[in-house]
Amino acid sequence: MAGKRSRRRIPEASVARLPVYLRILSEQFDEGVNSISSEELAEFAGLNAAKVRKDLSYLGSYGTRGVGYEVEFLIYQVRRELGLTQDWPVVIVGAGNLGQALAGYGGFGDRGFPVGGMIDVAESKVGSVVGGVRVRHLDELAQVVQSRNISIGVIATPGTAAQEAADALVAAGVTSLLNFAPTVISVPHGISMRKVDLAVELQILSYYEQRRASTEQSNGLQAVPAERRRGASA
Amino acid sequence: MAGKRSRRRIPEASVARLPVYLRILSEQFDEGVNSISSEELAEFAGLNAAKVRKDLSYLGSYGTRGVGYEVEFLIYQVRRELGLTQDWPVVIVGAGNLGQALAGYGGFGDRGFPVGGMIDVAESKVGSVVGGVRVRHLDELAQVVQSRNISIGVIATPGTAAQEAADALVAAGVTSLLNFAPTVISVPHGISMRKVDLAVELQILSYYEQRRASTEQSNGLQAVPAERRRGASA
DNA sequence: CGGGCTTTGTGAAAACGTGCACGAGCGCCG
DNA sequence: CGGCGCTCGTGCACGTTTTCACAAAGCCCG
Ligand SMILES: NC(=O)c1ccc[n+]([C@@H]2O[C@H](COP(=O)([O-])OP(=O)(O)OC[C@H]3O[C@@H](n4cnc5c(N)ncnc54)[C@H](O)[C@@H]3O)[C@@H](O)[C@H]2O)c1
Ligand SMILES: NC(=O)c1ccc[n+]([C@@H]2O[C@H](COP(=O)([O-])OP(=O)(O)OC[C@H]3O[C@@H](n4cnc5c(N)ncnc54)[C@H](O)[C@@H]3O)[C@@H](O)[C@H]2O)c1
Repeated sequence: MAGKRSRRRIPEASVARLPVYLRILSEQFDEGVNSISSEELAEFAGLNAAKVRKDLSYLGSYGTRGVGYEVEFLIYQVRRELGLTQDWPVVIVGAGNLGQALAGYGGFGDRGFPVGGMIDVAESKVGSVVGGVRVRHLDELAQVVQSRNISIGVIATPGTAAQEAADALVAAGVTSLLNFAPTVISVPHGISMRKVDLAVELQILSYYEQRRASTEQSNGLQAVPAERRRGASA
Repeated sequence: MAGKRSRRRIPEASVARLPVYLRILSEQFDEGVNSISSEELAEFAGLNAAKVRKDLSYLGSYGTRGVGYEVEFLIYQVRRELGLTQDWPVVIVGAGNLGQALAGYGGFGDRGFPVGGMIDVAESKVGSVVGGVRVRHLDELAQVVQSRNISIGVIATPGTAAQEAADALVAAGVTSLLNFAPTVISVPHGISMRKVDLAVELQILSYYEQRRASTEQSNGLQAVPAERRRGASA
C-alpha cells in the first residue's frame, strides 16, 4: 500500500518547523530550484538532515531515494498539511501601536491571513481606518467574526485587557488566539493559543548573556552553527 | 551544607518560564501579597505545581515547607538568575514600522532593556529621531555598540537584509540576537539567537484549525485549561 | 540490464522534559 | 513541647523529541 496519508498526528515540534521549510522551499522555487535534498534543506533551516526527513515523513513519502524532494510538489504538500490551501482571515483586537503596525504589515495578508477586522474600545480609535480596515467597537466583535467566518484572533491590547479580549473572542466563536500581550491568558479546552512575548525573549537572552559573563561556557539555545553559510543568490 | 547555589545549568524550557513567574510575582507583590505557594503560582502561570517547584528548585531551595515562597525574596532570586540586576541596552537594526514601534514601546526600557541605539541604511531614516533615539547609519554600528557596551541586538530589517544585519551585529561585538525577520539566520557558535516569527505562529494555528475542521479532535498546543480563572483584583 | 552511488524513510536508542507521588521539613496549635 | 497539617524538593516513571544508523529504493552509467 502506498502511503496511509496524513491523518496521523504530527508532533508539535515538527509542526513548528513546517512553516520554516515552506518558506525555504518557496524561495528556492522562485530561484528555479526544482529538487532539493534533506541535507540541503537542513542546511538552509539550520537543522540536521535526519530531523528534516522525519518531519517530512509525517506528511507522507514524498521524496525520491537517491534524488531528494521535488520542490514544487513538496510546497504543495506542506501547504496542504498546514491548512494553507485556504485563507484564514484574522481579527485584531487592540488598534494601538502594535495593532496598527500589524494591520499595515503586508506580510500578513500575503501569506493567507488577511486582516478581516480590527476591534478597539477607545472612542478615538473606533471608526478610523487602519491598513484599509475600519476599526469597530468591541460590541461588534461577534458580528464581525461571524460575518467573515473568522477563526483566528490576535490580541494586541494592553496586558490588563488581554483576558477580557480573549474571553470576548472565544465567546464570538474564534477558536485560535495569538497573544501579544505580556499576560498569561486562560482559554477553554479546545481553543488553540500561542503567544509572542517580547519581554520573555529578551529576558531569556539576558540569562545566557549573564551566564556567558560568569562561566566562559557557551551553550544550547537556538544557536545555529555558522558552517557553510549559503547566500541565496539568484 | 545548605545549597550549592546556581552554577548548575538550567534547562532552556525552565529558563523560558522564569520570566513568566517573575511577572506574576511582581504583580502579586504590588498587590501586597507576601507569600505564595507553588500551587498558586502554577495557577497564575497556567502550569502545574510540580513544574513550578522544579523550575524554582534550579535557583536553589528558597521555599519554606508548609508555607510557600516569600514573594519579594523570590523576585530577587529570579531576577538575579536571569541577569536582571543590571540593564541590558539593546540596539535595533532597521528603523521601519516595526523598529519604530519597538523603539517607541515603553515596556522595553521599563524592564531593563533600554534602546541604546537605532540603525538603518536608508538616507531618509538616518538622522531622524525615534522614541528619543537618533537613528545612525549601519557604518556606525560598531561604534554605537562599543561606546554603550551593548550586547543584545534586535533585527527589524526586511528578511533579505537580516543575515547582513546579523553579521554586522556580531562583527560589532553583539553576542545575543533577537530576530523579527522571517528568515533563518546563521550565527557563529557562542552567539545566542532567538526569533519571533509572526508567519510561523499563524501557520501553526492554521494547522490546528484545519485539523479541528477534519477530525473533531482537539489537542495539545499551549491550550491552558479554563478551570478556576483568577482575576487579579486589588 | 546489473552494479554502484546516492538519498530516503524509519526502527531503535538516547536525550530531554513533564507529571506523579511521597518523604522531609517547617510552622502552628493545643 | 509534641503532634498535625501543609507544602516543598526530588527520585522515578512516563511521554516526547532528537539522533543514529542502515536497509530499501531509485537513478545513472557502463
Ligand atoms: N508596541 C510594541 O512594540 C509592542 C511590542 C511587544 C508587545 N507589545 C504589547 O502589545 C500590546 C499592545 O501594545 P501597544 O503598544 O499597541 O499598546 P497601545 O496602548 O498603543 O494600544 C492598545 C490598544 O488597545 C485598546 N484596548 C484597550 N482595552 C481594550 C479592550 N478591552 N478591547 C479592545 N481594545 C482595547 C486601546 O484602546 C488601545 O488602542 C501590549 O500588551 C504591549 O505590551 C507591544
Ligand atoms: N511591521 C510588522 O508588523 C511586522 C510584524 C512582524 C514581522 N515583521 C518583520 O519585521 C521586519 C521589519 O518590518 P517593517 O514592517 O518594519 O519593514 P520596513 O520596510 O518598514 O522597515 C525595514 C527597515 O529596515 C531598513 N533596512 C533595510 N536594509 C537594512 C540593512 N541592511 N541594515 C539596516 N537597516 C536596513 C530599511 O531602510 C527600513 O527602514 C520585516 O522582516 C518584517 O517581515 C514586521
